[in-house]
Amino acid sequence: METVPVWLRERRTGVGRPAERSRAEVTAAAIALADREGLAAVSMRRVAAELGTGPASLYRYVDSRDDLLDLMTDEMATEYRLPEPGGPWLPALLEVYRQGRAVMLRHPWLPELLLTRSALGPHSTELLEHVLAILAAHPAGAGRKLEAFAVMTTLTAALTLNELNASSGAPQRQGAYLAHAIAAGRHPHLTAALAGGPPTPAPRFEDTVSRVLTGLLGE
Amino acid sequence: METVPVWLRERRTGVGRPAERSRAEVTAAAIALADREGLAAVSMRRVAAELGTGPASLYRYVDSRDDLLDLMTDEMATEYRLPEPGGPWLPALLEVYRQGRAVMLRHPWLPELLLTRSALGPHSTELLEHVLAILAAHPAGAGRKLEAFAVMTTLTAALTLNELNASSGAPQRQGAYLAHAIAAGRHPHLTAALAGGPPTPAPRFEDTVSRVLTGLLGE
DNA sequence: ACTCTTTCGGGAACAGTGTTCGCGAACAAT
DNA sequence: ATTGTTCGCGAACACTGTTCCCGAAAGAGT
Repeated sequence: METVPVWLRERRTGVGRPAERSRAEVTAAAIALADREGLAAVSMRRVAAELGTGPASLYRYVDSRDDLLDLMTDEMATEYRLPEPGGPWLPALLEVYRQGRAVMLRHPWLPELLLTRSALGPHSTELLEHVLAILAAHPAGAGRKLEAFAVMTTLTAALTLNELNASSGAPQRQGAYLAHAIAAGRHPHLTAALAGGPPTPAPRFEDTVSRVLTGLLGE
Repeated sequence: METVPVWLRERRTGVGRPAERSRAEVTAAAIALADREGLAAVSMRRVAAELGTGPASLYRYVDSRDDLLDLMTDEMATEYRLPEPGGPWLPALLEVYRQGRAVMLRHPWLPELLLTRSALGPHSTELLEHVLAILAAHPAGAGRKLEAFAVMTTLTAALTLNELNASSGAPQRQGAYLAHAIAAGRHPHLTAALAGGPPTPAPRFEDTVSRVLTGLLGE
């Protein structure tokens, strides 16, 4: 029962044969592979091949595939370019999540990882610290602020995942059954909602985010 | 490229040798197995063993494991016991997601499936119809209502998943690094937020949900 | 210069996975 | 009884994450 997260499991250096690669290198290779061929392609063998080594070598840098996924996720938090906290909190937080969406669009495998595992690494912690700084003057309690951070991460991932699914082949799969359900005629409200072809103007990302933010943190 | 969802791929009956089992039976076996041993235990071989057959037989009822997971997910929508729509929308929706959480606590494998795949089957569609009925008098556009449904499903799943992880061995994993980050001293706001031991009173599920709901749908 | 100790690299193997093939059996219709 | 069609499913294929283990490589101590 290993309860220590990856980031606290540093190897001691200076003794024995030096490593030919680094944890960062392995992470970068996995990210490149995921960007190119999707998360399903990130197997230990494929990542190893990416680095020109055998699969067993990766276990010198990472304890398991799950560890590697956590490292990939946390690494994404380095792509934010955030201005110094200051000014009203709402536009500042909006900028944070706008950038979050941009990162996820660049790395389409990210939302799934963010939604299914809840690993807080060093870089994600930096991001949390930044959000808390933005909210420093906000009167809400610490519990509500932490909750807002968690909910907004989830919300951003969920909205972006929807966007990504919509722009790939998925709508046929999803829409096919809905069309059938409407044709069957037993869903009056659904029929009414989808009357005008596609789901009618989908709300803009920033619009939804700022609505939920004001809901979570008040005014 | 098969874009037709499972639910529209019914087999024709009355010709040839009759099937010994049914799609519903296979789904039920998979659900029972997932309830008992978790989602990872739901392999084609284990499900087949549950039914006393060989793994290849399952492919008479289901095109792939993904199909089976979609069937399991949609089946969960039958566990809702919802009152007739009527009255103010907020408490009515709150009841929907309170029940959603209850279903997920009963079937701890559900959140992960809801978060990673977005399959709308017959029973989920019934639930969507119910939510739209609750919102029938609401002035928001159809796009916003549909988005609210998608977002709330995801959010409920994410929150419940967090709850489930927190009540198992996971909090150590998450808390361990946070403690380390605070000890390092470079995160003043984070340190302040976590000053009083645990994250201060964690907001209740219904509280969070109703805040997000009013954010999404106004009022 | 030599050993000692420690770590790294990675081939081979294990236990498992999803899925396909193909054949014999079982039924409905003719 | 024959034909058409479906079902059951053993066997096999190409993968997966992970562990074992051994030889190689480097620094430390003498």
